[in-house]
Amino acid sequence: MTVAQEGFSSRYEELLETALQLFRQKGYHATSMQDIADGMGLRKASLYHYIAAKEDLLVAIYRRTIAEHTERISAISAGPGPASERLARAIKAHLESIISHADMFAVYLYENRSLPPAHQEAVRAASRDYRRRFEDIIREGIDSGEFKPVDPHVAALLILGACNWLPQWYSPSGRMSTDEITGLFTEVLLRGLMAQREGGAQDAHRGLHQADSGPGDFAAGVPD
Amino acid sequence: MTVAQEGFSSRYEELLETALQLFRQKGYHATSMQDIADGMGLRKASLYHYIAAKEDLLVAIYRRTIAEHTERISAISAGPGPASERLARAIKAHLESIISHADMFAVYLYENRSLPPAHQEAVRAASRDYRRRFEDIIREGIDSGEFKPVDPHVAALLILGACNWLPQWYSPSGRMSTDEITGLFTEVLLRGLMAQREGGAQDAHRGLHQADSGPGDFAAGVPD
Amino acid sequence: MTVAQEGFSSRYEELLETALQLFRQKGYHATSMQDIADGMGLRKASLYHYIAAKEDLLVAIYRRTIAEHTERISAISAGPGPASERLARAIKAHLESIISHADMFAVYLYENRSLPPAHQEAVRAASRDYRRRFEDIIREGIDSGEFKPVDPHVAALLILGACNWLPQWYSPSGRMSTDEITGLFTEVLLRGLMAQREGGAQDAHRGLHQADSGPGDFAAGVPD
Amino acid sequence: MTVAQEGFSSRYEELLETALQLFRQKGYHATSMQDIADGMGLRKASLYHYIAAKEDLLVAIYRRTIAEHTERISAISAGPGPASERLARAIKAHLESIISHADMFAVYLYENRSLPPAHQEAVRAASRDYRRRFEDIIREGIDSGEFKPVDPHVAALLILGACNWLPQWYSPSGRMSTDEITGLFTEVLLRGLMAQREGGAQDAHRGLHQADSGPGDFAAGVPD
DNA sequence: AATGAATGAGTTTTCATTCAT
DNA sequence: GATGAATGAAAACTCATTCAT
Repeated sequence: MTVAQEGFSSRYEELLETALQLFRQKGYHATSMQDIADGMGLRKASLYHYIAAKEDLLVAIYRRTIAEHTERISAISAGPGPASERLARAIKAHLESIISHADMFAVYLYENRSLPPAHQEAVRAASRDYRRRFEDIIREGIDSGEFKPVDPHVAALLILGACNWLPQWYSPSGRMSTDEITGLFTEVLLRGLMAQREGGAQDAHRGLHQADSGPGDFAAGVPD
Repeated sequence: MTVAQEGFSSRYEELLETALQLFRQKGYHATSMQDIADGMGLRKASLYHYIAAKEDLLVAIYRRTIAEHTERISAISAGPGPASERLARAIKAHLESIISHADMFAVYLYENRSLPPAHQEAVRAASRDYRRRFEDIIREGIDSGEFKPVDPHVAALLILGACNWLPQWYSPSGRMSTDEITGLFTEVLLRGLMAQREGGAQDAHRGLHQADSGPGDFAAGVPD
Repeated sequence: MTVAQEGFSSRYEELLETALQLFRQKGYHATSMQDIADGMGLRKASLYHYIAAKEDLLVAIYRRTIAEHTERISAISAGPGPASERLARAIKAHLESIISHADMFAVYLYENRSLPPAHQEAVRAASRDYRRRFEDIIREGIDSGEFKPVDPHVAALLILGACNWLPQWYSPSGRMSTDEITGLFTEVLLRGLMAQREGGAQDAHRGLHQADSGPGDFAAGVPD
Repeated sequence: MTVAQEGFSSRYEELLETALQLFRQKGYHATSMQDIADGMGLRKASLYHYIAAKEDLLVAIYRRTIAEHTERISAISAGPGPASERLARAIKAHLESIISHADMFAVYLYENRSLPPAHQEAVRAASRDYRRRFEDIIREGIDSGEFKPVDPHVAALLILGACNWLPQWYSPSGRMSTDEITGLFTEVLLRGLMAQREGGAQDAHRGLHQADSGPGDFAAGVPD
């Protein structure tokens, strides 16, 4: 029995974190167990005290990414308020997840192929569910007249694509703050969907900032 | 001397195409020379008649992707017309490139890390230039009052991210046509940037469809 | 595709022979691919030009052992003559197989556990069939009154056990000739089964030596 | 100092028993210390409280097998009675040892190569001595005219081989009882050696069954 | 007595690459 | 042009063993 199942052991956490960073930097296949061992100051063989196989590391990373983000978006999607507000919240939550767990998301988004086939489908399913929350909100916004009639599936993919590209360029030491980035994204994407009225996206965005203070309002999840 | 440099030999083209498809499907590191040889009905050793090393294949793919798409966007960016129209054209051109060369773009977008370091900087530079065309258009649109004042850098990344996500989900056998997808994208993204006026993004989009017929209007390039 | 399937390539034969000797000397698990490579004057990696995995070597050895010996005993069992003569012939054929392919049989008899599970059953089945030929002869000998009434199954196991122990002690440079050994074995084992009559086992043994000259009389197989 | 030398500690006995079963099932090399620890509900490291090295387990098994069986056969060989009776007793004793300590014998018979070289010679010597008891009886039987003149060495190997094959097929849940098996073996093997006279092997066998009840008659030893 | 952690040495296997034919 | 053979380097993984606690 490895320690992995219990999820404890700070050494195991350290292993996961080291693997995460290396997988993000170099990619899963380009990262050797030796690299990881070097990164921890251990010998290769010692890693197998904590895991049974290299792929366990990737699976654990996916499992955590899903576990930590799946519920949030569902809560927002099923929550109260007009669709435009909920979409703004969902985008903001999604971006905040990506920004605060940049390595995790980068690996999640770009290493699917490296997962053992048995897990790939589960991950695809989680991503599908996640995306459907966005589709649902968009569909409801169209029905309520808030949004222009667009294909909700493609619109959701447009939004998620824009957000999921962040790991490719975002740097915490960058010129813009997290809030500025999420502000710009929600504003542009919301306005892009809104049916032309007086206030437009600006209102949804403002509404968001108010709702923001309420606890439990945010639940981010797993992208696609 | 391999044939690679000369760029001739249909066998070499076949090799590149096979590698491209496999790199896209399985990733560069997960694709072995044996896989490629199998895909061509040749033996491993025979591949070295056409290339000197596996990485040459990846380099060639990047070189072509850049060569085939860099000029188009420059032409659009430097071309005539209001910024909103040019941006619509640029988005459409970019999406069409991605859709018509899906494998190429997927590899371009997701295998940068696998390139020999010497080439990585060149590719990043090409991507930067490409993105700057979008930034330039956006900046001009802001100056002309067509677009809301947003950070042009982040706005360009939002747009390119939305587009560059396509390889993750687009399928030629999908429900929507290329035109429907590019239509939705340009419409939503344009409207998202537009300053609130009478017609809004819709006009720019209509303008696009007229300009569409003119030849030479399009110059697509390399995304970031 | 390895060369293994085709069964040709003298290098492959050499590999199989080297593996056979080492497996016999040290056992399958105690023999490393390095040992085999050393034995051939090759490097480890080169072995994989001929096989896909170490276990392929063991499987090939089993396959050959079965192929080379299965039919002979069947022919003797189904052949003409009284049971006592056929049993003498079968014992002699079996011993000659063991002696002339000592390494092969030693591995066959003692490395079953090391086979991939998928093959173990097939080998057990072949051994079972082989043993049944002996049981059949014994049963017929009992029915004809040649042999004492003994359990044919256990009697066959007694005979095969006595023979299969040869790889543990037989040496071609030993004091006794092959004929002396096979003579002693057939004589003792036959007489042990024979119902008490005038001539006893001696006759069957004499008969054997006559039949011995006829071609095609011998078909040895796979022991249990 | 481990407990091993003292031979005490029920935990040590348990360890030896667990190792014995696993070595028999999977072979020495295919059994890991982890397997043994699992079998005992201990952790790997704990095993080293009882032994200093894995090979100690094998050595201990050999030591015990020899200790428990060596004297019996010597006693029978040097005991009173005609050679045919003593041989019958020796075969019966040997078979009973094998049947009642099946795991022990299977390991003893088939893992010699896995012993540290220093012990191999000692084991071979013990086996040689053991076999010589059989040879002695046979030689005496020939000299007394009870047995046909056969090579005593090969005849002993025939007998021991037949018996030593038992671990390959004997199952306590089998169709035949221990007595039926030992009966068949002694009967067939004895008769095989006997010079043709009135009663033949049957008598020796009957004699055996009477002697059987006397205690101390049996001294089994170590096979070859 | 037991064990978590660590490791050196070795295992099988993979793979890009070379080269004589 | 094509390829069979060979290989250096490195990959993931195994395993018996040690040792501080």
